[in-house]
Amino acid sequence: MQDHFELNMDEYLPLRDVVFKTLRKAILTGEIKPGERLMEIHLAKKIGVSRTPIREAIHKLEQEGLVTMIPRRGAIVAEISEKGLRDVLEVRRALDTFCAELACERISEEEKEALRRACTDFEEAVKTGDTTVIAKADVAFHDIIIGATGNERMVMTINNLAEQMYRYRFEYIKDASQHERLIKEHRALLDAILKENVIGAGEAAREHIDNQEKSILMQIHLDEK
Amino acid sequence: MQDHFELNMDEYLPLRDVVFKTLRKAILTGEIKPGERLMEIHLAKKIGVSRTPIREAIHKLEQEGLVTMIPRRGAIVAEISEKGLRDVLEVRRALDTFCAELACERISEEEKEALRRACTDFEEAVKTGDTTVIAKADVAFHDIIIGATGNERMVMTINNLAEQMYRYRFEYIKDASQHERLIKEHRALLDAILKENVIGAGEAAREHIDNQEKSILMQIHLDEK
DNA sequence: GATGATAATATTGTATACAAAGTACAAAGT
DNA sequence: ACTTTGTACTTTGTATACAATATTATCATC
Repeated sequence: MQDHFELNMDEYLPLRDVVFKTLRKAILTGEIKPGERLMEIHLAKKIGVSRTPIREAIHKLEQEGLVTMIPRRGAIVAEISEKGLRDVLEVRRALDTFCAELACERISEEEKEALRRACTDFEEAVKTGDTTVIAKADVAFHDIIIGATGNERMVMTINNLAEQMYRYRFEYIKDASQHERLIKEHRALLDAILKENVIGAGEAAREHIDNQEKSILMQIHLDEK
Repeated sequence: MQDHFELNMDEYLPLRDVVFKTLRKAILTGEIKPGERLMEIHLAKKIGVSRTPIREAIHKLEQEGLVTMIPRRGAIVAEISEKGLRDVLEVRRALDTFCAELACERISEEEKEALRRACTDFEEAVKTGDTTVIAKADVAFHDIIIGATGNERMVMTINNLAEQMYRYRFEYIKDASQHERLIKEHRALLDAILKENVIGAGEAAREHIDNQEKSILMQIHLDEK
């Protein structure tokens, strides 16, 4: 009757999920570039599994919008146009604003505490200068707000939208000139939510996304030049 | 140089998509009930294809949230809880409101005309009393508004959410006592958008969803009794 | 009769084989 | 030189075979 085994259960992960994660990461980090074809046999050999898990992973990527499929031609990594990006951000603006407002009404004391901590964690993360750490801290902060709505569908929906932006997010978080602004905006959002100031929280969230949009679009235009 | 061939191209549809549509319909109409298992070999025999397209279709259903998968156990038709339904409607409330507001600012003259027509079409549809016709007309009306935002991601996101509700939607549109109210609300929404009255359109959309929620939840509670 | 071990069965996960369609390239005709 | 057609090759779509695991049934033991 020992229970100190930590019962790892050695979490079994289907190969399709392993492949999915592998490919997703490769796309998000730009290792595989937009427009590039994903060929099953090729990938199967490279990763060392059969075509079946590859196919299933590619289909998942399609549903996530990271690749587009052409019948009998296979999959290519999705180009995300500026219009596409604006569209994603427009939907997120509506949802993030709403989340901030809802969070004011529904957030628990524990979540308030967690949010406070996440906010300072983010500030610490910025100090490290490590992009990955900063990005994670940022996601953590926002996840608490979204989670505080208690709406799981909202979490799923926003995650799906976020997926579409990760490729750019990373670039934009790398830009150190944005960091102070990010900290300020997070604090404003934190304050409003702690005070349960619905209007203020909504506005802070909207502004946060607006600035993000400006920043990302600027990045894209720089890349293009 | 004839171009009157109509070149049907006999649109090829992969079996996985055929199976997907078949299963989806079966789930949405209640032919397969929540909690029921979807077993690959059984379905393959029943539909008359191999397991491969069945698997792929089931994975698509999972992504759409219509089934939930348990590793090494397969898929079961997703139970949608009352909480889950409320969550979906809460997200839709935020998005539909936003869409109505955006539509005011972006709708073209052609779309205005289409919307007017869709509104009267809906009224005609109600007169027929045919649930399927009514449901289609209702979808058409709302699709124009969502489409008028010019935001494709918005269309995708809302479609995804709508998917989750179709099972209940049908029940609630069957309820004839709601029809007059629906017509009134559609007219209010139409008027506000035609006048490009942003506030009014948002309110009308919100109220429309609110009433829908009340009605559907009532239905569910009736079913449970 | 209840319980636990073990075998039988059912079902998913993965790999491979085959079919069909699409693509590219070369040879033949103009 | 250019177009057209045919053929070889690539790649996806589908079917099936095999492996691993979970479920169920059976039987022995207490």
